[in-house]
Amino acid sequence: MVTIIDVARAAGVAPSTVSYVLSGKRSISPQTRRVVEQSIRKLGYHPHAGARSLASSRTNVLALVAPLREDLTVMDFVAAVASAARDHDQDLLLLTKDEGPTALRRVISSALADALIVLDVEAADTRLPTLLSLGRPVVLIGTPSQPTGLTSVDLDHAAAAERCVEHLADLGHRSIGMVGPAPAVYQRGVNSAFQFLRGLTDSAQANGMLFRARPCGHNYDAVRDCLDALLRLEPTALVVHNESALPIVLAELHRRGLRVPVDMSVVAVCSDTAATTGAVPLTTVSIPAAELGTLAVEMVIRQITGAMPPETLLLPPQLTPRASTASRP
Amino acid sequence: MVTIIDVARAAGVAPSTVSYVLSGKRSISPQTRRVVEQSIRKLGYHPHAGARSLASSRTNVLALVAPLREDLTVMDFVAAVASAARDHDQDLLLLTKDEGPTALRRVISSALADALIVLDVEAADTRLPTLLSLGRPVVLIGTPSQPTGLTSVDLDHAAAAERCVEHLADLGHRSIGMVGPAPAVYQRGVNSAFQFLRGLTDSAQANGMLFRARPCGHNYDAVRDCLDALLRLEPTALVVHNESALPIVLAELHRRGLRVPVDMSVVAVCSDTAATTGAVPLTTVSIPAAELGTLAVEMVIRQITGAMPPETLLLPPQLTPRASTASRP
DNA sequence: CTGAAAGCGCTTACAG
DNA sequence: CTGAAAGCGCTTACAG
Repeated sequence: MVTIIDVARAAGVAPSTVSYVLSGKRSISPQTRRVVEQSIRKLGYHPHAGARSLASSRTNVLALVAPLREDLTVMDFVAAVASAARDHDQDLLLLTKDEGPTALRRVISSALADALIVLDVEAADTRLPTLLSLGRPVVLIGTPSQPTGLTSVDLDHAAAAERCVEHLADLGHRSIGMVGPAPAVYQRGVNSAFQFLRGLTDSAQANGMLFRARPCGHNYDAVRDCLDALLRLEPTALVVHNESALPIVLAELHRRGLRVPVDMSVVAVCSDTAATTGAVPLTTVSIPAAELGTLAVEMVIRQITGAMPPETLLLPPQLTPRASTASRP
Repeated sequence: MVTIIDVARAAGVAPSTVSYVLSGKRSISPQTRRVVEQSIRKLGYHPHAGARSLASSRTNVLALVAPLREDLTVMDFVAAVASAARDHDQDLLLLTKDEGPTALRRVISSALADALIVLDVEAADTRLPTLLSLGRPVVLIGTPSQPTGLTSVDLDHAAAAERCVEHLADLGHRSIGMVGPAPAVYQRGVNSAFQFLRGLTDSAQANGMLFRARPCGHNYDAVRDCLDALLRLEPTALVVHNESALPIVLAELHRRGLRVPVDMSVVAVCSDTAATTGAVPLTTVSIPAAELGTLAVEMVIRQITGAMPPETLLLPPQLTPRASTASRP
């Protein structure tokens, strides 16, 4: 293995000088810098991460705690965080959600990572107390129920729901149905689900609309039952807050002879990919996974480099009108 | 931070004894073990990963190089590798495919990880020479074109294709079409795509069947064009080797009034989740992501703990008949 | 069965 | 602008 001593010898300087060239923590004469950098390149030197972390108590590793289920949105988040981490010269340690609080403590206590980014935070997340007690930089993607003393970023789900209703109200719709997340999502206490539902309920009421919502599993039978229930109100528009069920919903509407958007307008909350994949491009409020992931990394790094007070950042929703919504039939 | 010295002091033993209790590398008297383990628990001691790696030249970290695109199968692989890694007390560093060969070298040279697991290996993958030159444990998930001197695991895609054809032949089908992966997949030189196509072509021919294959993007227009082309041969069965296009294909068949399986049998290569999500449960050859991920971790760990000659492992395909295939109409 | 000590490869005050 | 040296927290021969 090539060490800093090898580089120093090759460059005719002290090891500490090589270290300072690498870290930029003190000024180096141009010549010295040149010859050191040359040696580094020639020898293919890479500082030993463990030695560095031991000496500096910094790992330059971020730990991402992700729920590894089959879900395109999760993938989007992971990709966004990975790419943002790299932009900040950080490596990424991947933990799964089911490893629980112990794993979080272990990773921090054993100095495997400097900070944590936690996806899929639930209303009364059992990991919250642990996270707080770590006294380390943490950013949550998602919103816990009450202020926790931890920094978090999320889409403003209530506002997202409002935007959906406003859009449909503008088009003259008076009765709307909502295909919600799976029952399990509500049971897990995913706050965004409640906030979205609340936002939808409130603004439907404010707009004097008929409104009914149903949770919906992502398999055919669940979708059929859900639509059976919703269609009883004879809605002219559907808000789908369930990306996995989305293709099934569209297929089932089709099967029932309901044309989108002629007979039924559809607004979906999903990734842009899912929105533009089917026969009819969908009007959506998209989940800004890339933006949220990038933000999370930036906030956690700001915490690493200097203490920051905890803050909660809610991104305003963006509704993109596409072909799946039209004026009330 | 709690160090091994704190634990040793609390337990009234030497630091080395604590180390040996932890590693099990020499026999310890039951009393000593007990008191040390108590101190460890009481103090909440976690060995410093960097110090450990520096002293032992082992990190207990595996690096996973994954293509972070929106793809459920990729998610399955990542989840499987993460879970298997944890079962072997290894942590997981996540690298993205687009970081290229330099990142691989960096991660190994800087002792951030002991070994690499590489997903989505292509026929003439530019990372192969780097990977080989690392002289470190590496397991590829996927198959490079020619023996590379590296260990790899994959589904036997040619055999998978054969199984599809046999199944359809048994049902009396004489003309089949294949909805292939996106053109980009062939352009990237993903070997499994070629092997599957070759397997399908060969065994269709061997069975005296009419056969036509088309690559297919995963958006509505691409699927429509693809089906237009395929249906000209009046196939009675379709093999879909494109999980992302699958829901669109099914929707489009429906739109054309082709009932599955009455008018058209469908065999898909996809995850079991995707198979059982729609109105008609699909006959599939499933991609054994969990099994491949677990195997990859086991093989790489066997390489870490003792030199292993490179080997190539191809898992036999498993066809699960469901409701989407029936006898020729 | 256990301890004392060298050494892993860095960073960073300290000194000039 | 640069160097010599202590120290980070472990593991592992060496010794008994």
